[in-house]
Amino acid sequence: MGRTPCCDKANVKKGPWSPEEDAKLKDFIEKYGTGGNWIALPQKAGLRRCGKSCRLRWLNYLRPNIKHGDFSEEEDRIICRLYDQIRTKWSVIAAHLPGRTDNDIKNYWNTKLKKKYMAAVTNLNHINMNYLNPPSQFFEAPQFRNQYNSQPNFSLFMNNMDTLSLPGIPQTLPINTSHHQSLGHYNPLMTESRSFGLTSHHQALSSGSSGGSFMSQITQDHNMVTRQPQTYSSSSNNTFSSVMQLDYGLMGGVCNTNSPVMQCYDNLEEIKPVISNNIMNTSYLGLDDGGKRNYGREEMYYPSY
DNA sequence: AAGGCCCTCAACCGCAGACTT
DNA sequence: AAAGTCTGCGGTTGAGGGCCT
Repeated sequence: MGRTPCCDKANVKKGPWSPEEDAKLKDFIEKYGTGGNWIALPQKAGLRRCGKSCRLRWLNYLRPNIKHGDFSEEEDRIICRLYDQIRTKWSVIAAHLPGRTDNDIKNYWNTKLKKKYMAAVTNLNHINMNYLNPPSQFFEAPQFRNQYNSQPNFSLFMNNMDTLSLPGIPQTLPINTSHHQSLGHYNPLMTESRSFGLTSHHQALSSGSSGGSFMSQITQDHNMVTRQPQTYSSSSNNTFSSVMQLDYGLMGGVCNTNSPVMQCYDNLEEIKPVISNNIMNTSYLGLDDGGKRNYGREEMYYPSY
């Protein structure tokens, strides 16, 4: 037994809408509204269309304040960030972009943005692999044992937003707190960007620092950490660069230094060797307790994805 | 010029859940 | 409570246009 059809398929027109049909639908809805019943609407409006088709045409094309055409970089960022958090909930994503429809965003994602996003994830995964598998002598490094007295405070900073395709950075991160070292549902892009900035270990290991450390928040909250960029030194919003700035600010706080060094790079290729070659020479560990804690490799937290 | 291929995007389809009877 | 109906959503399709050979 199948579903009752919503309309008489045989007497219903399909395919692209003509300007006349558009005008009829628009006029009718502007005069009488939808009446809360799309199924009955086409007959009342004198249209040989399925109610669902009318609804879609109105919502995606005819209703006022619909924005068509190119998406801005800011919109790209918002879409990527939300996709990162909620995946294909297009209607929810559309609610964050005034004038854009879920259909528009979905099409845009599937045809263009997805490629940029995937490229960014692939690149950053590569970097992450280098970073998260440091050479064994890394753990014997003097600054690991006593980094408090040797803190170059070297932070990596990415200038060129295009190179990274601008995946957005979420402000709210779901965190698995059962093992604070293992961020089971940690947001991949967030993780990558943090690792990229050589700060995730830094922050993970900073639990003994004064109250504002990221790790303290992780362990205090039940399962969510809400990041508030403005708390730190970020001047712009949730862009990649602002997170770097944020982490940089946090690092300064944790390490209690007045003049951390920020190194700038313009592209991804340039920065990859820096991460893998200089990993020994940076104070990315950021042990705020002067290395008194015996942090081992297993105590670092690793993103899982 | 013609055919093939690819991309874009409007529109459709079917499902799930909400709502109504 | 159950069955029927409607709405909203995400996935998919296919027409049309542009580009390439």
